[in-house]
Amino acid sequence: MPEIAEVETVRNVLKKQILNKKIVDVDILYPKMIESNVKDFKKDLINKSFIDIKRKGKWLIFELEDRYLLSHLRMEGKYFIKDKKEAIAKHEHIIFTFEDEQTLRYHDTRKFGRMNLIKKEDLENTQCIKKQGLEPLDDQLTASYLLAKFKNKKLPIKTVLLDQTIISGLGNIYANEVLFYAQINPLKKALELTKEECAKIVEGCRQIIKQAIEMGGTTIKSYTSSLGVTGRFQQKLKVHKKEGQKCVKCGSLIKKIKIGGRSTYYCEVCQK
DNA sequence: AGTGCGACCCGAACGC
DNA sequence: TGCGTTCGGGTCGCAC
Repeated sequence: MPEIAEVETVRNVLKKQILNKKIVDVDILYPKMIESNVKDFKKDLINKSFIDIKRKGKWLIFELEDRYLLSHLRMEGKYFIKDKKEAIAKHEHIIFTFEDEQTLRYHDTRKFGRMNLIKKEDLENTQCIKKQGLEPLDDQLTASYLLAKFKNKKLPIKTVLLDQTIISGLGNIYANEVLFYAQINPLKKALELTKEECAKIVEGCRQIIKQAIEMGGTTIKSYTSSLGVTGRFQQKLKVHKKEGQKCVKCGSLIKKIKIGGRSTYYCEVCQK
């Protein structure tokens, strides 16, 4: 399940592979994942090339000469580079062919990922990009910012950390880890957090996301980024998927509960 | 406006 | 073994 660190890893790997090569064909095997007009999608990409790859939260932003291709991997989306001659594998839904006979293939077992091709000038007005909050590593992400955002949020802090309009890019894994770092109970209402606790969350986001990006992300279940790069951050996880195991701090057993329908892992002794 | 929840998907895990 | 059922997870859209 790719979160910000995985998306950043995919971005870095793909940048080395596909920039400035002319796209000569686009195969759309699962049209439903294209949010923009499907016919225009192919027409507008052919004879263009990706000149840069950016990222906003969990959205990958492929820059072309006159458009942006927005791509969200959701839980299981992956990109692979393969030779044009290789047979189409199961779950490959979109295939971009370059003039050098290499292909970029979007693979997604659950078909949850989405792509959207937009005009360059529309980027800031496109809903999915516009509403993203601050990145975990943004200097503007401060305790005061969080305190203000949490002011009238009665929901559990765990749920609020997943709200992309506040912090952009945190998913379930890192939300669990950040709350353990900050020693905050995931069920605590966001509006009850003190400024000190908000400061801990900011610190936790920075530490954890920075380290996760350095380590190439977290490989959980089926997720590996493109080209066989395997995230190693899972070795650093302290609570996520650790139910029944001993807390690294106090030795009591990690609990698993549901908050807002999402699996939440925490130490009820350390996270009061 | 804030909140809660089903829908979208399909492979894995589970139950019998 | 084999079948049917349940679960999960990011985001959207609808209902309250």
